[in-house]
Amino acid sequence: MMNAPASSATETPPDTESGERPDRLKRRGDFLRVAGGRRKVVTAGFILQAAPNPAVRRLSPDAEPPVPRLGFTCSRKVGKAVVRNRARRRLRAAADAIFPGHARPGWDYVLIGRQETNAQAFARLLDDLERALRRVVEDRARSGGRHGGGGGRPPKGGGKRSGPPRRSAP
RNA sequence: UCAGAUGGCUGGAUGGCCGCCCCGCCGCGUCCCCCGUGGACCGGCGGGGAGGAAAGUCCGGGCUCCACGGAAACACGGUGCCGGAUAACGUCCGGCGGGGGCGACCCUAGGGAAAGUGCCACAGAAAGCAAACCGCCCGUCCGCCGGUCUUCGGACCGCGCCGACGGGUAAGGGUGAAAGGGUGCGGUAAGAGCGCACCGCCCCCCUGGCGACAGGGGGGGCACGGUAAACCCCACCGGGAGCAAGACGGAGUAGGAGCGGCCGGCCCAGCCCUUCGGGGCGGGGGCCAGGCGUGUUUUCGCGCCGCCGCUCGGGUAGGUCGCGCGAGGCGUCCGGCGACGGACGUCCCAGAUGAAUGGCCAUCCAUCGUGUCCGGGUCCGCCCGGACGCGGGGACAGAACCCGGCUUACAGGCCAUCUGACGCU
RNA sequence: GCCGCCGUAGCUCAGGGGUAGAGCACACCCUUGGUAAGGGUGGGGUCGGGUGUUCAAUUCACCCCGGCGGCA
Repeated sequence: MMNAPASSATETPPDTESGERPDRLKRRGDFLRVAGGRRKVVTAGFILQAAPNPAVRRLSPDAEPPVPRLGFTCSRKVGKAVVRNRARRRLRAAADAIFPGHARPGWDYVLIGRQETNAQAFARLLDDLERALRRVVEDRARSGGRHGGGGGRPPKGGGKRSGPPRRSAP
């Protein structure tokens, strides 16, 4: 369990919390650890899990926390290979737009594709992901009631908002 | 024009914003070291980036490791008309036989049932080797009926009837998927290839063809039912595993350790005890035996190895290579009916590994639904064509070592050749 | 990547060429004051789908679909 790749990426960008693209989780063990963290938010288009990066504890307290890390999972329940790949790509595109600026450094995230992922409007995925990133790391003192799914608008009815990509890289 | 057959091609286009993977070049850029024509990162520029099925994993190969000495026999699996193509094939091409269609054309697991075994339910007399039920016919006998004669006891006669026995027969009845060649005429006591004609079958010969086979002639009254995608026989083919193969380097608490129980022999190292005679322990090593593996067995060769239980500990799709010049793509010409082969020229064209090749949007195009208008037709139900508006809407599907096939999925579009029907000239 | 097994009534399963069956469940009847148990009667099947072999296919062959499992 070397933490060399994480540390090498941290020192290059001097700025912290926003950062750029998160590192990818690729080991099965990482996925199991994040799933075991019991922090998850369910939305219509995806499930978001989160857990603190265990490498943080080995660093000195005043060191820079590593950039957030992210992994994707689409099981066979989502569909055949074409459907799974498309679901993962849409989630990755959404994460590229939302994670810089909203993901917390020193945390690991896992995005799980669902059968409804490809049916959701992309703008809805962006909104849900931004809200889920806030909720997944907040204190779990309150009971795990239903998330704010009361909006309940049919995904097709989304207005034709022009200009969804509003991120601009500095 | 309509209907159809076959073969082939294609598998949305353009643009905008933001991204991904690989390769190459560049940089007063940052870092690392065994200081260089080095490596990693960052930035810029340029190039490339899913399919006809990438799928199912049903076959055939390349490649890699194991067994590689072999073999023989036995198994097991596969293939199965003939000739060719090919690296090879269960694939493809060209033919043959059989079946279907008016035709273009399509389908065809198509060796052997007189080597043997099994099965053929129900029905039926009988389901395989010849027989036999009901019938039909002949003969004998008993009885009845009718007739003739009579010495009244009976005798004789009958396309006559019933029954029994002996014999002939397989046409008819009926069952079945299938019943001992079929149809017709003759023939007969009744019948029957019993005889004859045609068709079918078997055997022999001739001709053509490399061959499957085809054509012709002669002979035989005809004997051999089906099933081999039942066992089987014959011929041919097949060593096993698979890139998670395999190779390299690194780390390492790994290649196991401990305890207990059990199991062959001999020898040696070693350890312990010793009264110096010796005794005990002894998978640490060797030999034999034994076990396991090499598909099975045998001769023989090779490799590996104590067994069981409990406890403890670690690893198990981490890195690099394999991994992209190949039975390669494209074009022209030549040979071949064709599959395909040859020559020349030209091109370098995906290499990911929680897995890149994309996300979002706009316009156009193919196309579908619906509405309005115009033109034409009308059997007044509507139909055809065009324009415009609105809405829907991109088929099947994602490389995972690589090729050749097969199979399966697929919105639509295009091209070529051919067939049939109708109309016109 | 390679390999194997399964699919039959609502559920669990037999049947391996000729009539599709068992147990539980379901419906009705008997029994009981009533229920359960018990007894009796009955309904319910494209045998996962297709093509073929055969006189005849749930069974045999091939191709698909779905599910489960194993190895490295």
